[in-house]
Amino acid sequence: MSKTVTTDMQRASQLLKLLGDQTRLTMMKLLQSHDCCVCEFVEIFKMSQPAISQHLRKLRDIGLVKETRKGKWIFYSINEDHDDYPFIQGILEHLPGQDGLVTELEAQGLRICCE
Amino acid sequence: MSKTVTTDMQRASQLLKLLGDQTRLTMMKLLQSHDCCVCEFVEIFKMSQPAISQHLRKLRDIGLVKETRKGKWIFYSINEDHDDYPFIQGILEHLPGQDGLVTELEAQGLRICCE
DNA sequence: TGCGTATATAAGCATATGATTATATGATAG
DNA sequence: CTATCATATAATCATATGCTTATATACGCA
Repeated sequence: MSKTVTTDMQRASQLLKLLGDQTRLTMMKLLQSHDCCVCEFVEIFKMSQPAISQHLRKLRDIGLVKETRKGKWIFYSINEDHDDYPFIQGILEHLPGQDGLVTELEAQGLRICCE
Repeated sequence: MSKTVTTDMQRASQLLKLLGDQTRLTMMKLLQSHDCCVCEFVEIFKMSQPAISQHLRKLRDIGLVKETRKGKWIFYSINEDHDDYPFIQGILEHLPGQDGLVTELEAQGLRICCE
């Protein structure tokens, strides 16, 4: 068993473990079509702000998402430059679209929009 | 958010969590090319027999693998009839082959072969 | 400058996970 | 029929995970 193969498997299982949480998985799927800020996620997942922050941190620590400040908000987006992005994308493609979550947010007038 | 979408995401994250363990992920990749019995896994992963059994149980409980008795041994194989097999397969395709593990086992004369 | 809002971090806690050891089951070979 | 080998399950334990509450940071704006 070569060292790099071990490393690759370790890396892959680490990525899969990150995606093996419904909140984070849904976040990633959502981010494929819409950048979102923290407070939007709080609304969407009906979860406390620190809980959301902590999920985002895990995704960010491993480089799957990146953050961009826009005015008062910090928007998160998918880091398509990640070495394993094709792998991630392959997984996300199999999942049902989560755009309904954003639509719902807009209907409530809670979508953050800053240009 | 429709109920089925939620269910699908829940199911997907559950599968990914299962694969988000290096031992189980490697088992699945291995099983794609070789059926293996419990004692082989014990050798390959240098792990206790109960530990291996428990990993296999998780994979079996969710239907990803199935077991077949052959003589004294119980061989595990991938359940290609699983509803989510295409999803799983898509993931495994991105991973480096683990055949070296079986080759190594054969070199040690530990490969179980029963016809 | 200082206040309010958005986000991050820290600490604590309950539950989940993965390993170990000990023991049970179950099929096979004598 | 019994002893043995392969595997499964149970009990236990240490660590990991994900949430909560409390607090810190950092930017935007009056």
